[in-house]
Amino acid sequence: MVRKTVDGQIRNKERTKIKLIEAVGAIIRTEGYTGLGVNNIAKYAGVSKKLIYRYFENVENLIEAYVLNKDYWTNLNGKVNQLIELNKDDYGKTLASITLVDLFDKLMNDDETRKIILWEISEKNELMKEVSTLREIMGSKLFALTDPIFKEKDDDIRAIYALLLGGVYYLSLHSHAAGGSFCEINVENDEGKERIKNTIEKVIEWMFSKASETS
Amino acid sequence: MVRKTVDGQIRNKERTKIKLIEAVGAIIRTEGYTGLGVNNIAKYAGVSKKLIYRYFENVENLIEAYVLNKDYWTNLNGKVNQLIELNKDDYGKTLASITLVDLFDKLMNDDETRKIILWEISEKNELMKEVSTLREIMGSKLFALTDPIFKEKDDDIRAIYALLLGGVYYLSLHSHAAGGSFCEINVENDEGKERIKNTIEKVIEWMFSKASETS
DNA sequence: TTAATATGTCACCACTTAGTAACAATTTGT
DNA sequence: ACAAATTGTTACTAAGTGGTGACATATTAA
Repeated sequence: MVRKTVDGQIRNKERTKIKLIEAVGAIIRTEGYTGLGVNNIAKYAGVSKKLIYRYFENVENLIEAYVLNKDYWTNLNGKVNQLIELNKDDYGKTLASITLVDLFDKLMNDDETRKIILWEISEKNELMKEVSTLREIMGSKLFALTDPIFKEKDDDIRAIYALLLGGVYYLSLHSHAAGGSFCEINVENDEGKERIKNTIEKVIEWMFSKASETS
Repeated sequence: MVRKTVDGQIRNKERTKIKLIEAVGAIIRTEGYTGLGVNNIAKYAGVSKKLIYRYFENVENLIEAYVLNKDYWTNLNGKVNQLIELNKDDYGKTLASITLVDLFDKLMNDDETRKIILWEISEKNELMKEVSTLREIMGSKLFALTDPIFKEKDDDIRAIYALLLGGVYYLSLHSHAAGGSFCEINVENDEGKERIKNTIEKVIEWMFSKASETS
């Protein structure tokens, strides 16, 4: 027989798992992904590290549980159908702009998200490969929205988006590490931020207006 | 009296220092900057780690010696005036394209350069701040070339360039870490690479053609 | 040739790391 | 109430970290 999982006041499996997962977040926020060791996580959670192995097998799985819960794109997953419905009219033009600009804002302000991005590009990492793949699935749903208008054009909306998205990632990382200006723009102040956002919108706008031209 | 620094066959201060500095390069190439510990560097150099402290005081100084010795970005500095002269005709349009596309190729193939970029955005690092500043000086000379044509336009060539350059950095980093596709483009194969390069050229082309329109 | 000094190695320190075995205590089902 | 299973802690490996003092020896200057 399968016994009910322990749910007492003193011993409680689920509560402990949550403690561990939230410890991961706390560490990423304060120390960055380099602080994600078994000992440190257990210390933050106030619990024995043995339990990490018992409940998650290894640290990787624990972190995966955390990251999947936190990721910007995978979180959009729940809203994606709604978003698609709302953005059918302009073939996803507004959506493309908004997601990039929003993500830029989020990354500039949210240490946690930024450090996950950094972690993702830092090392050959099977976990991050999975996260990355999940994001792609999300993304393909959104690109399906834009395809009708770009169908027979040689303008490559995916390539444009990849470059802009990568640019957004990089700019936020750069500004929080080396800092200072980048291409003579300082995204640490509002004026710099606005220039980037306006340019993102302008490029997207241009792409779509070109694509909708009668050929 | 100051004695001549030892220059024998068995003991040789300068030779050892070079060994250590080159060990840093070898490690960055093979393991990335995370492998830059005292023990590891000494092992690569085939020398006692004690000497790192004796000759460089600490690991930071040793790494600084390496990066400055490599002179990545200041090396470009020598060619800058020549490049400007050659690209006056089209206000730097070709140059803007070429530098981005070339850099993309370089980053996709050169582990060392890519890992230094990664290091630069990974941590608050005074040394990397310096390198970053040097690059900005370089860049401003190139933007001087484009300014006449963009002068009274509200298109922001610096913001476009920042996004594209950041995009190039990010795409190369992503493909060597998580890998797989990004925005449904896989830059690990030639088809993906070409799509990115073509799009870079197209965006630059568009920017300049818009800027040169009579208003 | 000899003494002084620079160079290099080795063994060790205290600390941190990932991971495990043995054990104690709580919760569950009977 | 009591046994069985689950949850949690402690203490312990074995290996790796940055850093240092003691010592051996190659090189230099005399």
